[in-house]
Amino acid sequence: MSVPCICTTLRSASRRMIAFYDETIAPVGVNIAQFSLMRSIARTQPVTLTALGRRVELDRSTIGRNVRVLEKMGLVELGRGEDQREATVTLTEAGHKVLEDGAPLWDGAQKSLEDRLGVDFMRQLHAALDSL
Amino acid sequence: MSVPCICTTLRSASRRMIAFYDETIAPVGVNIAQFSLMRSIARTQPVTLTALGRRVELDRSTIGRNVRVLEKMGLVELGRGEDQREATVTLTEAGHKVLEDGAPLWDGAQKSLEDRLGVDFMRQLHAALDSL
DNA sequence: ATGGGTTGCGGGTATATGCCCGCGATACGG
DNA sequence: CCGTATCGCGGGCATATACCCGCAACCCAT
Repeated sequence: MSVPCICTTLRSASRRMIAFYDETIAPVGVNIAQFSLMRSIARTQPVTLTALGRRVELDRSTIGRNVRVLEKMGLVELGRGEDQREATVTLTEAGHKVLEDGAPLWDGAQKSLEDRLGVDFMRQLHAALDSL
Repeated sequence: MSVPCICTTLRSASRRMIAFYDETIAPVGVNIAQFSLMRSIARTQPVTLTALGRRVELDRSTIGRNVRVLEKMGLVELGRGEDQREATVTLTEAGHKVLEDGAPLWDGAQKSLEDRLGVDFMRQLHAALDSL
């Protein structure tokens, strides 16, 4: 047992971190997955489901479902692209507000982690995870 | 944006790693979450759902459902503890066989990662993730 | 223009995961 | 010994995620 299974460790750490960020971002009414997805949408809206999926490395069907939840919450709007097959997503006013209100909360979480772990450590960890 | 969001990075890395291990372990018919859970069961069987959940840091209800899937697959058996409230889990013969057959596959994945990333790096990453 | 290949989606199916509620079993104080 | 508090579960509800199938739209070469 030289090195414990990195996958198990990673899954576990991921669950803990998700719980932490979910709690942090909860006041604005979304979870971290939704908040993160909305940020991605904001960056290039309107964007098609497939394009979005490719960018965030999620299955297109996953994007479709997650986006529909956001739509039901009134945070995004779905439309059609020029290509009639394409479904496009755009943030609503409410969606933008969630991003604005959530930003400081997110920053707070980030800061709290940096204080606890150190910026250098965070950077290294980040780079390490990206290399996986 | 000094440090990118560690949570997003972590979730992403986790998904990639899960996909990698799922593929690796697939030949024995389970996914990495199931394999990992079965390993935990093997270590202290018979074990109650609550005890198992505490050990692997998963919600009890999650454990219950996941274990039921394993039961349907014939890999574990559910029973009652002395305390009539308790539900206990035990690996079946088939379950043990899956662990045996899967072990070399898992080791292979581990080895492949070590070759690519280096043992030291893996150890550090592991320690870092545990500290989160 | 037309038929075949490609692309984008929606829906079905399945697992993983968490929270909450209610029920039955157990433990404990009076 | 009984009533109350606690504990362990199952089931309901919701999200995240992946894969597969089939349909409709689009693109291209003949």
